[in-house]
Amino acid sequence: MAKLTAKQLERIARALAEPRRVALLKQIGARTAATPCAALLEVHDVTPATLSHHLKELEAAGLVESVRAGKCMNVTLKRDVLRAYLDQLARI
Amino acid sequence: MAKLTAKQLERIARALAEPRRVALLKQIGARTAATPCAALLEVHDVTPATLSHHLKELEAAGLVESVRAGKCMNVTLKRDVLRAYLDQLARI
DNA sequence: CGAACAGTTCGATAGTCATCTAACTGTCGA
DNA sequence: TCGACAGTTAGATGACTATCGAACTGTTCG
Repeated sequence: MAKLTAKQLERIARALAEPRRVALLKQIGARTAATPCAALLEVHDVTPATLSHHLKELEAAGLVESVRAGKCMNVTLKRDVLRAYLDQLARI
Repeated sequence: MAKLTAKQLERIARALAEPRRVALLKQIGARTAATPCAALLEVHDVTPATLSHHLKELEAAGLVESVRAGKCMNVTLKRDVLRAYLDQLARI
């Protein structure tokens, strides 16, 4: 199971501090299948540049995983990491 | 039970994004009795001004409650709010 | 190859915020 | 009342970051 370092915990916390990223996570987690970037762009009113930035941030935190399929980028939620983070906070 | 608005959720997330505040929360939550400000100052290497700022932030988020007793300020963790926040995230 | 498309990277801008020092308020004991 | 102590407020500074437009990379298809 995911064991998180202090640095990772901090990174996750900062990632979740941005409402837009939480909204992205929600959409990504809403289905078990990977979510294509384009679907995220349709829902959220940001430029591709900004979306890319947020996804990079989420990925750096370990909260999502991105896989390229041809031109299309597909994103999946890493629930175990999110769970591990919540477990840490619950221990407070 | 605590039902959190979107604004509150955002506020809590931002409060938890700062490692120092999480450390403060941990110390405050470590005992059931209220924690005096002075005890926090001893542990964390910040000026009183900075500590005051962080506590205000935590209080605005609803994560702690402060009660003045004479010269001394005592802080307690509001576990139900933290729990409600974690429940929200777990629902992702 | 060349054009169209999906996403990324760069550089700039603006807003937020952690931190400090210094000055302030309020409380208690002498 | 006066001074010491606990914490707060104000203002400044520096760091970080969300956002954008523009230029770029890589992929597919004609």
